[in-house]
Amino acid sequence: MTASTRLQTTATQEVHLLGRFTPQRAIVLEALIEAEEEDGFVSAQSLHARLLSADLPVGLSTVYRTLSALAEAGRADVVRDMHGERLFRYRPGSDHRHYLICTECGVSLPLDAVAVEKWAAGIARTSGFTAVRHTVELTGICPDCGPSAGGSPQG
Amino acid sequence: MTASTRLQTTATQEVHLLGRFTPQRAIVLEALIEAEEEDGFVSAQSLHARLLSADLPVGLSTVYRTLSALAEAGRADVVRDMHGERLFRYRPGSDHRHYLICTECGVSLPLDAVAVEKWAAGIARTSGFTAVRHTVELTGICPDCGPSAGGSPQG
DNA sequence: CAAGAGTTGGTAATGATTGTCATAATCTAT
DNA sequence: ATAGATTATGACAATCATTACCAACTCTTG
Ligand SMILES: [Mn+2]
Ligand SMILES: [Mn+2]
Ligand SMILES: [Zn+2]
Ligand SMILES: [Zn+2]
Repeated sequence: MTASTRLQTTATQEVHLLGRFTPQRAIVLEALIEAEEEDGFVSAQSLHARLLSADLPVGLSTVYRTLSALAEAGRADVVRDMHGERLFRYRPGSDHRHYLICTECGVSLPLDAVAVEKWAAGIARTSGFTAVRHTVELTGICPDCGPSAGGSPQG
Repeated sequence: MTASTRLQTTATQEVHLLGRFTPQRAIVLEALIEAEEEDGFVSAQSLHARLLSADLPVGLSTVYRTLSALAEAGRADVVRDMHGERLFRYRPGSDHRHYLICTECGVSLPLDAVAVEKWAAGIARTSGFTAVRHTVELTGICPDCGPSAGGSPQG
């Protein structure tokens, strides 16, 4: 079983969470899973462009719809980059995660955010608000992109 | 000394942090301070509209420039609403703050986020990343907008 | 096959934000 | 105060992600 086949299998299974199975949804989900392993977060626009250049012409509308549905179903994390553009990342598990993202290269590091979850839960309990949700994102410059790593890291 | 005069005094002093003093910058800063006391966060668009209807026709470009400069100078907090629009809030102090914002009416509640600050500082220290910054926003439905306070609670 | 519900994708519309640049205002040095 | 250098303003156009629209298409069911 090739890596490509394994991806397709995963995608085929999970697409049903969004309703009817369609080739387009499978393609988008596959691409999102691939992107997670390679680049971390991806935008709808860049994912669409990637599909076009891979001769998998899925409509931009469908890419947006599928990614939004995945996020809605809790199968993708969503963050906003410095320009307000929405970035998506496939999430295998069921709990949401928080990330430290390099503003230079986009590499993302999943964080242990137990402390934040507890803090947010406490706020939700004591504030009087209901349906409390939270957005927690860390950004910075990763070691590879940092000052002491300019141009050629180890040569 | 009227409340209006007090606002103008504050604005006049702080405008200098942005460079040259101009009437437009003072107007925008005043409006931002007023908005903080009334509505909490405001968008550049709504602030601009408010100025127009108050016969203080400051250009939209200038509103954007001034609010961005204030945020850059650390005199305003910035969050993104559900649609990605940027919302600004004047910040008297020098430390940034985090808020719990009602998605229905927009009322905002400043939070004690010491736990989050420590957590974020720990990540910054142990991750290898530099220039680490964080975004932490809580959203929910405030007591006034909640289920037991809706249009006709008991009916 | 026929009807109905769901899906796609091209295109147009939306709407916030930014770029441009001629004009106007502010600051500084005389 | 005045001239000149510097900076700011604002009308307008451009950008660009996202959404709305809708006719054509694909299943499923009977
Ligand atoms: Mn969380
Ligand atoms: Mn903080
Ligand atoms: Zn990096
Ligand atoms: Zn409310």
